[in-house]
Amino acid sequence: MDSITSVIKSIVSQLFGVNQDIQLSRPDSQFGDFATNVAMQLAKQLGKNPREVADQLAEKLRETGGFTEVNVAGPGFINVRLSARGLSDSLNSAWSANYGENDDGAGKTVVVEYPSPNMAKPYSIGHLRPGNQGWAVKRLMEATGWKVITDNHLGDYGAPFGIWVVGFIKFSSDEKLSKDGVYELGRVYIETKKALKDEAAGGDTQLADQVQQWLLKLESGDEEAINYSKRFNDISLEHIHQIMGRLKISTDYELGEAFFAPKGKAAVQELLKNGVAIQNEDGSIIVPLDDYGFDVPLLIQKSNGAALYATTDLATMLYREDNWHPDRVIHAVGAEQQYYFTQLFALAKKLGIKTELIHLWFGMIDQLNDDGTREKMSSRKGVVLMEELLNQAEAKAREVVKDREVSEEDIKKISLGAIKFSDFVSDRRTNILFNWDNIFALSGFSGPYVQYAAVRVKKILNDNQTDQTDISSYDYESEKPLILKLIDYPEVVRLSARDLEPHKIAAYLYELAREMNRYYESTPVATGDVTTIQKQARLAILLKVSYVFEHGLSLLGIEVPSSM
RNA sequence: GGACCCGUAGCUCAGCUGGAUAGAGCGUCGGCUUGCGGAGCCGAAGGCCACAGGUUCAAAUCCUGUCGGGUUCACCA
Repeated sequence: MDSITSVIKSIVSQLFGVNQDIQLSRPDSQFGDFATNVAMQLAKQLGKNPREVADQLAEKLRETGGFTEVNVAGPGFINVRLSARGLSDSLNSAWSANYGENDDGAGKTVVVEYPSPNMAKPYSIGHLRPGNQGWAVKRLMEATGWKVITDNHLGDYGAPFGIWVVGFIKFSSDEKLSKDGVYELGRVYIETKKALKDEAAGGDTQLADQVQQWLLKLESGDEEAINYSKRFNDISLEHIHQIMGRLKISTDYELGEAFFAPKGKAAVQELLKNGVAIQNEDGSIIVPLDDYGFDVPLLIQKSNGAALYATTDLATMLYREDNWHPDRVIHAVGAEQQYYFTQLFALAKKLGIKTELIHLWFGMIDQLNDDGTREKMSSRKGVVLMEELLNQAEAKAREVVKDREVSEEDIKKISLGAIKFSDFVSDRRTNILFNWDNIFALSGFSGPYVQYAAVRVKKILNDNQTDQTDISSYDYESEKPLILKLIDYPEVVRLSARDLEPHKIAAYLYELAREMNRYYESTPVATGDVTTIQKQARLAILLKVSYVFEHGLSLLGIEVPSSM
């Protein structure tokens, strides 16, 4: 592609004496293999008709050779075609053991934070997107040469602990806890929150006071409080690890809010000393942000002296700066916290932090109401739990493959492929509508569709040996659409990483799978009366297709099953 | 009221650093038996791209406004 643009560029300069950057696009196949709109861009400054400019350029392009066809169409597009064999040659010369990857981020460090679940409740579908998209972004950063550090910013601090203890004593028992584990903790949490709300409505504070007492006890090192904390946290953390294991995601660090709370309080004192922060009469501490366009200051310590999000996040930023020296920090956190993050990033600027801070936000997961309107899924309305989602997906995959011999491991890969891919169908900012059919889609624009194409290719490659046959005379006409797609891959990875938009990878893989399935239906590779040259040349292309399937899916955290 | 996001086919969504006839999936209707696995392939129907202006040779895409929807706005995490 670079050679095409440079040819056009030199002709433009030769013909019109203009130095113009050339943009190549991939038009509909009826027009050509590559297209440029340079004639239309030039027409104005040259004072000429775009078609006329295009015709002149096209004539020169035909003379230079190398193209099997050059035509001018529409308002002044120049379309070119290349021979399939020529395309195959350029694919071969671009090919490498890590085809698709680049070193755009060489020498730079990025911290990616995900999925950061709240420990108080069982892992719910609310953390599906931060986990999926965070993981994909980590993979994209790796594929573009960044040094990546991942951190699970656990929600393990604050009121939930007090609520747990009060609720456990009031509503639960050792028996129930050992039986239902984290689900009992979640139930206790929700029930106690409700009790607190009812109490507050009645003007009472008895329960709320107890919650605060337990929090103070924990902070002062009370043995009973510490035992409760350890017991509850162990149960919750084990659950989180189990779910993340099933999702096949992990992080390098798990530095939660509890780790940062004391550091945060110390940092707040520093900000008070150097005048960045102000203490109100009630004891609360704020950082005014009106110089950054916010009418609301950022509260960094409560009036009772307790830490809150901003306190721990302040410490988190400072800790990462001191220990990891990142060039970029990516927080994979839902859209609800957009306003907060703009405040937090303003605080960072105020502190002189130069690191590029990114809030990788996601649209909500909606549910359909009975009246047909959409509403954000909430624990109030009954949230879907991750464990249930995974179990259901596996049950569905198992049902589909029941007449075939498919391993339990492959069933897991298929169900996970379905769940994860469904999150990459739309842009990460789009609100997605949850329904059981979409999330388990096994056909159409879905993970299993791509996996199926990949499995077909792998099967052919496993059943047939490549050898040293001279395939230089093969024309690659049947493979041309596949080759063009393969040539696109590195650019897709680059753009997807640049914009932190993994869904572009998913769209690409779907298109590749569609081309592959068409090819599969139309062109025999190793069956019927194919010649040795045909067979070997085709196997060579399939080897590349197979690599891109594996590689691209791995960027999305999806694996290719061995059979399905 | 402020900030941010969204409005594209019956439904769910792509496309938005401006370019050709606006694309997919699901659903609907109609085809594909002698081939490497039919979770597949081929085809049809289905659109004032919310509305109104503006910029431009060219607008779903950029700008302004209107209408409709969502999220959020200091002692919750």
